[in-house]
Amino acid sequence: MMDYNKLFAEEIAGKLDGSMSVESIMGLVEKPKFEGQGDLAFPCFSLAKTQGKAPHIIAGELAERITHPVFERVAAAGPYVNCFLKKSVVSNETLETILEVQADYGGSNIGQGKNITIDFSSPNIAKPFSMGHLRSTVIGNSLAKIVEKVGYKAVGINHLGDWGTQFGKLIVAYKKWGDEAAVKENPIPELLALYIKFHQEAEGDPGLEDEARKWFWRLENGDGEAEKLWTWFKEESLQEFSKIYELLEVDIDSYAGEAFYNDKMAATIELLKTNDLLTESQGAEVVDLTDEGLPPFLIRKSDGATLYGTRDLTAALYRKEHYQFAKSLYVVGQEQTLHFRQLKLTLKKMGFDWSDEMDHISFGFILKDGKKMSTRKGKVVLLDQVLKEVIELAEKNIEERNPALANKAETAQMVGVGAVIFHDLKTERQNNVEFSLEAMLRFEGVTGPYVQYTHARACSILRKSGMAPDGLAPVGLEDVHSWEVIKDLLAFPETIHKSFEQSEPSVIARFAIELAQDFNKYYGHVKVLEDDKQLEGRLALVFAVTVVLKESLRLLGIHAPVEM
RNA sequence: GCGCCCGUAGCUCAAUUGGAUAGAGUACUUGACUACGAAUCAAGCGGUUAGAGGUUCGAGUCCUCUCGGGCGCGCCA
Repeated sequence: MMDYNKLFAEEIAGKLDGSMSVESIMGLVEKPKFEGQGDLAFPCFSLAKTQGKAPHIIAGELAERITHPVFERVAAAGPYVNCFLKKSVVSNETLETILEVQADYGGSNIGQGKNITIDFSSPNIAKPFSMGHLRSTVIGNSLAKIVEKVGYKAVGINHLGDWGTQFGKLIVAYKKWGDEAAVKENPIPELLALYIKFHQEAEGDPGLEDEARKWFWRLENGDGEAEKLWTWFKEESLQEFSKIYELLEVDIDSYAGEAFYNDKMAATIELLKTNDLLTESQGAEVVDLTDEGLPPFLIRKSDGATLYGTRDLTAALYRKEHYQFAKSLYVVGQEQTLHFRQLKLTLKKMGFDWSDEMDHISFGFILKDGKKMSTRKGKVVLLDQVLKEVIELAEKNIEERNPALANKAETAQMVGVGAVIFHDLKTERQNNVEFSLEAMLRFEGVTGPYVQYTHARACSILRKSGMAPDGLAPVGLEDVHSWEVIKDLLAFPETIHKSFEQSEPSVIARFAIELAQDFNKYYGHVKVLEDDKQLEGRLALVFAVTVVLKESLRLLGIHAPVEM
């Protein structure tokens, strides 16, 4: 398919006697902001300096000289050269391409099959799956699909929080106040209650913290009782988590969590030593980073026990060796920004330049009453409750609107889960979001169900038409409403590229909304199933919309039911 | 105290990364189902982009300061 941006840039470059490259012009070409200003625009400000003329004069001269069969007309508007594409030609080319490649539309092979590891989800054992973990999970899951769309192989790694002093705390709490039957009956809530109680009690009794450290030390040194409890807590937790992953349909390639690196950390510490990077500080062993203006990176506690930094360091080395990643993404909350800077710098100091390819994909907090939620204080919202509620609402809606639907339960799940995922992915990762159940239960406006509904409606038209989508041929649509849709479809490949470059699923979410909005406008203004000469062309457009909406949702990790 | 992030319509968010007249959704007020699915569409209302300076052809976007919010800062992850 033709790249119209490039074509426009080439035409401009041809009139500039090589004073600007096609690439640099392409970087300046933009989409006009307002209606009636055409489809592509080139601002002439940067030429004003080199040519010594006013931008609007340059624009006028350029506009006059550019002609091309695919351009309806080229006109200057102030300092801009605006280009109007020939709608019938462009709509034909766009639709032909989508009809031909279908779900592959928008893909590329810039990854050339190389690996990208994605560290995501990573819930903590013995703690509930919170809304915060949901963010990491859905962002990571979507990034995995986006990365594959551009030709990489995604390796999803669930870096389980299954090690650390918290287990010392949990063991102490369990031994003091725990009840085996109660934990078996209701594992996560019971363990959470113990964890919270520990922190409450520890406020008045600092000795508890020492006890917890001691128990973690024992765990690290192979104490039988400690290991037995740890294994038990872990198994119970994983069972709970797997239910959520199943519901969200999240694919994870590796569950190598923190504990996985227990027997590999000694080598890391040796490596640090041979590089002469370890220094002693207040009884602990650290990597000094003061020359970089950062606080020291803690490798070993004064009691000899390791820290999560030690494990992350080891994990990075393991992943590089094991997966030969081209990039390594960490979908982790922004409160760990410092930690990842330290981690990367330490690797760099060790001589591993590939640390440049490690990216901390940070994201904002889910706030409750303007504050970060804290497991320790019991301030968490549990994901499974939210999912349950939103699926029930979807079911209710279906019952009211489409009672004859065949697979109501499945569809309700797709819609409910879709609403939750979309709500999370529609805004930029970095934004903090105030938790709002009400917002997640909304199915109108900028929501997942809105996109799904649009898709279902389009599918319904295709069904009623009785025509096979494969045999459709475009007819050169050029009305204003279809044109808006065509331009959206045309923008899909660059949208995917942008979301990949920025590791930003919200770019695709907003694209899906815009396409859905423009299609709904089209739907409201144009009767598709009118038996005239353009029927087949309109159906081709409708079909292309279903393809691209479905693919957009897929990249976000959301299903597109044909009926709902 | 030091460092990082943020402040746009009543609310939730955009703004082609420095470009034309700051746009959507929601809420509110109207209109459209004997209509290809009303989870929709159409129209109206809503703004000194927290505030003050500065940089230049041009600033919501960049630099400085002030105010307000969030998060980090060695034995938690």
